[in-house]
Amino acid sequence: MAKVLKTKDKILNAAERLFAEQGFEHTSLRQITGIADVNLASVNYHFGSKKALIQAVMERYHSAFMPELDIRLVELEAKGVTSTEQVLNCFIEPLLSLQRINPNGTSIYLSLLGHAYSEIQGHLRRFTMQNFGHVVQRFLACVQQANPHLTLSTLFWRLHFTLGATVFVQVSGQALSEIAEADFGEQASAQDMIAKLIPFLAAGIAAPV
Amino acid sequence: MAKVLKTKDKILNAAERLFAEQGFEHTSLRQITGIADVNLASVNYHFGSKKALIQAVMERYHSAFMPELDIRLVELEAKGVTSTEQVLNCFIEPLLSLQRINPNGTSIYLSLLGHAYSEIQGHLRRFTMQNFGHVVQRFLACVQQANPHLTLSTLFWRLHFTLGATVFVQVSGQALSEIAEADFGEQASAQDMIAKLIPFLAAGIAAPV
DNA sequence: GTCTATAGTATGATAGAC
DNA sequence: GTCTATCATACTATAGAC
Repeated sequence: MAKVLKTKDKILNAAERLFAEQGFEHTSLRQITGIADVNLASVNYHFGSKKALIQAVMERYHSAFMPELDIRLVELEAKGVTSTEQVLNCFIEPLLSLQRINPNGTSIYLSLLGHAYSEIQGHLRRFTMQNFGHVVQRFLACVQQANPHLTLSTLFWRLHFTLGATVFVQVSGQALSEIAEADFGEQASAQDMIAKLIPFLAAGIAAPV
Repeated sequence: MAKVLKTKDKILNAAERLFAEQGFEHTSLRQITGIADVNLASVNYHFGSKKALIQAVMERYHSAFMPELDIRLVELEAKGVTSTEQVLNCFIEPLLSLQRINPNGTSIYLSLLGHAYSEIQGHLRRFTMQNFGHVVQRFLACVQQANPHLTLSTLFWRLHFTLGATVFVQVSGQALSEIAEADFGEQASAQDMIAKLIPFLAAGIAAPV
């Protein structure tokens, strides 16, 4: 039975795809409603404004991802953290579970995160930190437990390098995947990408200063 | 003696700053000419179009950076590459020398690179590869010499993680620097940032698969 | 809830006087 | 080379009929 989507969901689906591909500012309501096949005015009817739509899109992913991640970090904390890779592995399942929202959910979410940081979307950073700041803190604590030789400042920067490497590859992902496919005959699924990333990131985070 | 800048240079200086801070699409000609204190029409008179202005801004940095990097890579190739860190060190001086163009030259250039990748600026990627593809190739060859245990495909991805970590931190740099300063009382100059990056990146690139 | 029509604003680009 | 004035186009948002 083919599910008939409500207007609100059609808008969300179209918006998350376009936001991930093009960024927030660079995606117009006309594009979104065009692809969603709904009327232009319906975005404002259902969400109030473009800014509110952006937050609704992020919210749907955040609220699926963050609690899942938190559960795994709490478990890990309880049994004791011994390696950086252990911490990063906590991300795998929560990230892959986003494919239940959308077949490209994983890479959409990471792209959205990238755009949220690099565009002038201060409100998004604040929004994230207010709602899920405690998960970020727990993550930081775990990494520090795995790397007692590193100062908090060094960790802070390395975790942002980590975020950067991850989201950049997603944001510029289409172009990169095309090159990779042409040069190495490789398909790069979200799962493959994560598998490639983790050894790189774990080694980088734990590197001697 | 205070140098009086020509209109063309005033435009370039204002444009590179705004492009680095906000991205290309998100910066208007009115902003640029407002800050440069020149007439709106002068951009089109001197450069022809906004697209041509973008390329002129990139060109000024590319042509200062790429040949410098190439010289160092050629030297290194000649005496034989033994470590990843050696290769990355080749970037330091060329990057820092960009501060002769502009006191913030290093971080402006890296930000521009980030925006060039993540915005839909296909023409910029092509432009770069056409003019400086051989430098990129030489860099890849050096890294491979330092890491004979890695396949070309693995290297390809890790070098993009590297680029991502680097440009992301620059693009979202202002926000991060503010947080870092608040939390650790640290100033993060371009030179400091590079010093923090290199151990992270070298360990990540050379990590076991 | 959904539509049309349009207000109000910002953009890149250009014609033409000086 | 530099200016004013303006065109054509795109955008978000909203009022009001159905």
